[in-house]
Amino acid sequence: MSSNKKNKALELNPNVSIDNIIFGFDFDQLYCLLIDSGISKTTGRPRLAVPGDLIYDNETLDEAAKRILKELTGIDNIYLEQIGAFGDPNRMGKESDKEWLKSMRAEPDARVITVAYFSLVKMDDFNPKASSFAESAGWAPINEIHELAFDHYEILQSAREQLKRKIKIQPIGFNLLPEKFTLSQLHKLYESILNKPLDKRNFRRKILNLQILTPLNEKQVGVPHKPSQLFEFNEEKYQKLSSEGFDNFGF
Amino acid sequence: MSSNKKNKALELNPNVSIDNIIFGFDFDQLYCLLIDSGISKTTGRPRLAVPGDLIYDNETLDEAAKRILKELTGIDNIYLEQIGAFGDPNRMGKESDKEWLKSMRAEPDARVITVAYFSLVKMDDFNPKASSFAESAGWAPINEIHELAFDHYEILQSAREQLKRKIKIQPIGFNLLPEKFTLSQLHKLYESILNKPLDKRNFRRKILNLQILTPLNEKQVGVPHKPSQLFEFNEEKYQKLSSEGFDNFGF
DNA sequence: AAGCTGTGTGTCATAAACACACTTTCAAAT
DNA sequence: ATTTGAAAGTGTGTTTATGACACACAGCTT
Repeated sequence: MSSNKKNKALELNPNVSIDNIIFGFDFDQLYCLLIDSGISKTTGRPRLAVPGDLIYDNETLDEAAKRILKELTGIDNIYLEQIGAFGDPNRMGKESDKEWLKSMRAEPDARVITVAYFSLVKMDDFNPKASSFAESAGWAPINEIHELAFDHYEILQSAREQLKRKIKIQPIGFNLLPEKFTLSQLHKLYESILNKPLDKRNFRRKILNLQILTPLNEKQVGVPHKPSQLFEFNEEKYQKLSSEGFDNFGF
Repeated sequence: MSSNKKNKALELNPNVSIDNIIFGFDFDQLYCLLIDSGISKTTGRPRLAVPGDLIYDNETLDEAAKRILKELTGIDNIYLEQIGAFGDPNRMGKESDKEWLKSMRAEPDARVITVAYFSLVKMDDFNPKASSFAESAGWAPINEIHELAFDHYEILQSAREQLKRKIKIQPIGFNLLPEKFTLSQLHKLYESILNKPLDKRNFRRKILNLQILTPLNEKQVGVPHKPSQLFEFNEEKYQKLSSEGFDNFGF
């Protein structure tokens, strides 16, 4: 039992894990970062999962989530939010999960409660192909994910719900975009997250009325159509707005 | 380590607990059910906490939360919602907490992650004075709670936030009221939860427009003023409304 | 009968939501 | 050089929801 030993600092807690739904956006659709742990002997298919790990006994849950993200992608300083705890006693009951646990865990039969997080990253910040560590990790379009290890599919759905709810009341979407972006890109992002079309003119009017975008003296280049105005998110204005009691984007 | 033994069914998991913020409403203000574990030797003051317990290895988190509520109050079939996991390694670090852990827990030094829930009960359903088991439990007005054991105060604040958020998008408030209630009582409930005054006429208009209240052919009796019309919540209409895509109370 | 307490009601001004179509700008193809 | 395709950008009228606001009445108590 981990908690009986003296040196807690380096010890994994065999009963609690973190799983992290990592969202990305490529100006067209939402993606989720998945780990491929190889072809399962029991199903014959790749075993896809969300990045996660047991926690250490000396770290907070938030710290563990950050650590996992850092270890996998090298990215620091990321938007991170807890979704909640998932603890069905049978959440690791699939044959392919047991197979994996036996090969990876010191106590494969331990009951593990997982605390799920989601994070938002700029997709440019992590190119799985270029990462030596994470050659088995990759971005999967969210709408093409149908089956995941453990209860990760369920967790992914909760993450989408929470993101949908949150984007309506805080401008966290900017974490998914590069510094400079166009209104169309932002528009597409909101449509992807809310999973429904939004009227272009109404969207632009609302987002501009918020006054949290700074138009830049720059336009897109090299596009085969009228180049679009670039904007950046104005953190200052947003902070001011927030503290004055603003609380709703109202999409 | 619990998970190494054979019979999981009866075993407490020493690393994961549930804490349950139980809300009540007396037509005047919000209450929270607290347990008094006695005068602390270290602080000399009563040690107040939210009901909670370690989980058993064969129960889901939701089941554990229900069990705890049932064991304490005898109440079944209650509105229950997860708030999230709280896992600061020092969350049980106060002297009075350690004192209590030593006397109550098989592994007082184990790191415990807690999964917090909140539930909504009709106050009439549980009178602590009448319960033999829970003589140390009692309803505390929410605004008079300033200090609690462990991280329970922080959890309580999260619970209030979540309730505030939730009541705006689902009519869960009815779980805090008796079957029959007046609009003024409902009004006061919303004000208590949202912690701000709401205009009476606007409130009545909005709530009635939702069409989820059935006026009864009954009035208050025995009140020293004009008796008020009684209403009941119409679950059916609400279900219909929900499935048609209704999603906002908009207070 | 006077006083108290909480009930119950309507309007108006403003803001937000919604529906809707055409012109502009650029690159690429011919 | 001209055409073509593709997305950018822009305004208005209608409908609906919201927020601010005040007073008369019913029933009980003394």
